[in-house]
Amino acid sequence: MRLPLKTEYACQVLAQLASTYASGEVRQVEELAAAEHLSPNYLVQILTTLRQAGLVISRRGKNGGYLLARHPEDITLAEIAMALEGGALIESSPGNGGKSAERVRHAWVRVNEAMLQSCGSITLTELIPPRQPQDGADWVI
Amino acid sequence: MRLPLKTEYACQVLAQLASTYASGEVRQVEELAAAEHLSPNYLVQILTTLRQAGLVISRRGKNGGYLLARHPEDITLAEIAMALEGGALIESSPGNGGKSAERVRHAWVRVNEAMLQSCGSITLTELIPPRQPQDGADWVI
DNA sequence: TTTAAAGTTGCGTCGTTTACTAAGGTATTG
DNA sequence: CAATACCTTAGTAAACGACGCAACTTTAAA
Repeated sequence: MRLPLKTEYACQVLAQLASTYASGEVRQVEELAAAEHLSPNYLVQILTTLRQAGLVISRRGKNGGYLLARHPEDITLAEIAMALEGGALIESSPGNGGKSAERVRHAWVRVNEAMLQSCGSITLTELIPPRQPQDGADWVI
Repeated sequence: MRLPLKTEYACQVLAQLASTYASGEVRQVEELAAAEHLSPNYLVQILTTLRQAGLVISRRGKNGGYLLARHPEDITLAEIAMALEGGALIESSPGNGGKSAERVRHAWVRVNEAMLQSCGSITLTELIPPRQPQDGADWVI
């Protein structure tokens, strides 16, 4: 089971937004894309999904951009993954009518619940990147 | 993240084998496939993988078939899933070099470990289908 | 009020993976 | 040696994922 790239990217960009949450300033797509090595056009689609899920807020027009909708401590991996993929984290198939199908299905539903719990205990604050040493500053002698 | 059908089928066929583990008798592909509504040719591929992983034992030739390699209590969902998909249950991508990529990756590795633990606590005995009321017997008056 | 920066939306496409079929090969038994 | 049942590999069609592009809307600033 590969973790979808989209979900991973979503975590990355949310980590970026979390790192500047305190300032209250918006971040623009171009800058976010550059920081996380993503295509701006693709990142927009991810941000749209996150906005519809209520995890980020957007401002349109000139000087627009994105910012986190809540405190980083209140956003978990579970919420992020559920926003990107609908329904469940681990989704088992409709079932093929086999004699053991129903039992197997139920077992994986339990696994999904366990996973929801563990993903629900990891928050965005744990993903905030270490502060860069004066990123764009030219203090060099 | 959809659970691969292959993994689900593997659980189903192993549940079948578990239900007759006590008898020590082998089960043939045709019968197993019929019980779980699968294509025999496809099921063989799954069983081959399970054999290579040491979860089932096969006997070739006439009166051949498959049987569980260990007691059902000693086979977990974690082993089954790991046998089908290599490496990890939740596999995150190589990383794209973004500023938060490494941290995000590490978080999902932790999720994978938690999931391994929960999958490791569900054994085949929980998947054994309820005993059929005299399946093929014609005791009717 | 004009203009340009920025988000919004939907479609298209290309490559990979998945699920499955088919056919020929190999081992075991009577 | 013939029948039976497992073994292996190649091939394929459909679905999915990961984007790219282009036209549209909103809004701040000049």
